Amino acid sequence: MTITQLQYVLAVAEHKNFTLAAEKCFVTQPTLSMQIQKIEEELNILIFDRSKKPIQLTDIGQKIVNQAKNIVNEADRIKDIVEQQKGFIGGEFRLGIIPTIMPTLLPMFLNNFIKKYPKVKLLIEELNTEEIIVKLKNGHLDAAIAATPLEDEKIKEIVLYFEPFVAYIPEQHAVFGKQELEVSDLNLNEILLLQDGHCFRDGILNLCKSVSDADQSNFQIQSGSFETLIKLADEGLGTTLLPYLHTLDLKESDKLKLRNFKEPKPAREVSLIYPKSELKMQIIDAIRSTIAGVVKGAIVFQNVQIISPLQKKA
Amino acid sequence: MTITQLQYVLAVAEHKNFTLAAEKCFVTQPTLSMQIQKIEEELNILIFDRSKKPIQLTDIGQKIVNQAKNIVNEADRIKDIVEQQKGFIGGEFRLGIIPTIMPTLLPMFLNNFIKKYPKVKLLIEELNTEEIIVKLKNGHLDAAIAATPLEDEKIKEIVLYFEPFVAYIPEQHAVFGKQELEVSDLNLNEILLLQDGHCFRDGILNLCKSVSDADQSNFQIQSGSFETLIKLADEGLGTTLLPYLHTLDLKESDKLKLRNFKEPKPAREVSLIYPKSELKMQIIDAIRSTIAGVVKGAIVFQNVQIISPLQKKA
DNA sequence: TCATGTTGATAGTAATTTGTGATGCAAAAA
DNA sequence: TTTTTGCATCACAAATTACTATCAACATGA
Repeated sequence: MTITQLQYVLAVAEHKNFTLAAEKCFVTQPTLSMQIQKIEEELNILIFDRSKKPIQLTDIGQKIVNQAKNIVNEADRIKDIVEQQKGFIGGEFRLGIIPTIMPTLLPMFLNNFIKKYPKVKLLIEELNTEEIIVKLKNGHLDAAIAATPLEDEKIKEIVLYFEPFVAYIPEQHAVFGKQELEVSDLNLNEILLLQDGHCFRDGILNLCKSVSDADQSNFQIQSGSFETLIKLADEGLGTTLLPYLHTLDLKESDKLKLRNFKEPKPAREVSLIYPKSELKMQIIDAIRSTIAGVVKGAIVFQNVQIISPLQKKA
Repeated sequence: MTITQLQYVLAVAEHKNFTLAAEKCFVTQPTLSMQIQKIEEELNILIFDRSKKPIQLTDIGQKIVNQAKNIVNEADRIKDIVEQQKGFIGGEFRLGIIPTIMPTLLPMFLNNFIKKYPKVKLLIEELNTEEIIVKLKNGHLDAAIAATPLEDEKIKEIVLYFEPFVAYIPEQHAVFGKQELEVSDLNLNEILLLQDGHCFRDGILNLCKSVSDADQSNFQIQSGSFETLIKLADEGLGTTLLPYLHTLDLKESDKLKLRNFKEPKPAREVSLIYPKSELKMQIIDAIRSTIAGVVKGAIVFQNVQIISPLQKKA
């Protein structure tokens, strides 16, 4: 016996009509017929007298319906209890975010979060990965969002999503005509990258190194924001790479210059990280679930190849 | 959210141990782990704090558990309501049974039925099919058990089970050596049959007629009970056919003389029949479900060929 | 500090359940 | 009578649930 079946019984009891009840339950009429037959069989009784028009409850059916109302109401109350409790999750919570994730992810989830958990005071800091690790360990942060894996003994990671890299190719560039790029189409020397210390840049460096051991000493430009990189690329100073979520905000005219990589696409793994002590675990989980809900639609899970921020040490 | 999931939550809350709780629920531990993760995800909260040893309820988990107890208890009460109501099903009920079904089916289900429905006074009559049809129509019977299909406008049929025929071959007989019989191995002239009017006999006649149009006028013996037929067969007077359920009660020494037919086995369809007016439908359904429960183990559904009592008119 | 035992999580797969669209069939309505 | 309404049934698809095998984290005692 399932709660769903009881809801179906209540719907038929209310509408005295299977077809109409099925609509109200957002299923088809055969589904309702079969589920109600199933519960009747399990209980070994007839709940409805189908020989009457319109359909009638049997004597025992009426008693079942009364009890079913109880059960369904009590079940619904579980959700109320949870909602009420969520309002009670509160206190300060310090969350670090790396710069290349901050501008795209934060606006997507912040609104949802503060609506669901009004008692939590989120203190958000933009920090690079090294700073985050230090602050997590000394307790100045409760959790953070960063590219992973980090493989740090003291820190736990929950993967939030995988974000592919998309190439931004100015119109005058040689590979602009290609619809899909290979990793080998990239030439390290002409890629515009963010300033050192941003883990995203570390990832890119590895991406290229793995293809050709090009001259690393000769970067033409380094900048602090993707917007600058895009403008520089448009000026003919090279190409650049953007994380997928960032490309969603581009102007339509700029979107034409985006090129996807063939699968497995290079991608970064973005995780929620926190000390193993697991303080404020309820809030951490609240953040995780809120982001999961928001990102689900934006990121399609694809065949990706993770660019690890770790490899910079190699 | 399902009732099962809530039961799993209660089990873990009680035992503070997934493995043990899984045993108590008669499922494996991964099943429990996953179902509890699922409900936690659906509610977007953590019910258990797995970082503690032994496992602890979270604050909200405790509230969920309290409410889950309500729901599960209320759900269990549905079964009580049904049981109580069954005790209230009462009154007289006249049930006709044809002679070839009476001795085997009745002892199997009568005990179960009177235990479940103590308020019903069953009045059982052994009658042949024609008598049953008349009495159903004139209201002297509420329902009956007979071989079907009858194809009578005024009478409804619910199939209870299909019962194969088994041949009883005395040791000295020619086909005794065969392990499985073809229908064509039967010789109408040497088969011992019940006296005319028993629908079972009608079925047998058709079974043979369909193979060879043997001389119908020359039956050597007709008797009122299978026991007599068996004894006569053992005396070398011929072979006979027994309905499957009847063969279960034979002595081991006699069981050695049974021979199954190859599939599709000849069989009869046994149904619960009642007037279309559907009076006392609750009791009719109670009988149906009781017999279904009892017969399930005894009759394996096989590839069968139905011998219809109708064909006697052909 | 190193095997070892517990205990919960995960992955991959099998079994079961639930749902669907097409169709049947009986009773009511036109 | 014909048409319409309304539930049941069938065959198949999708989703769910459970299982086996295995892993990882942690605790325990040598």
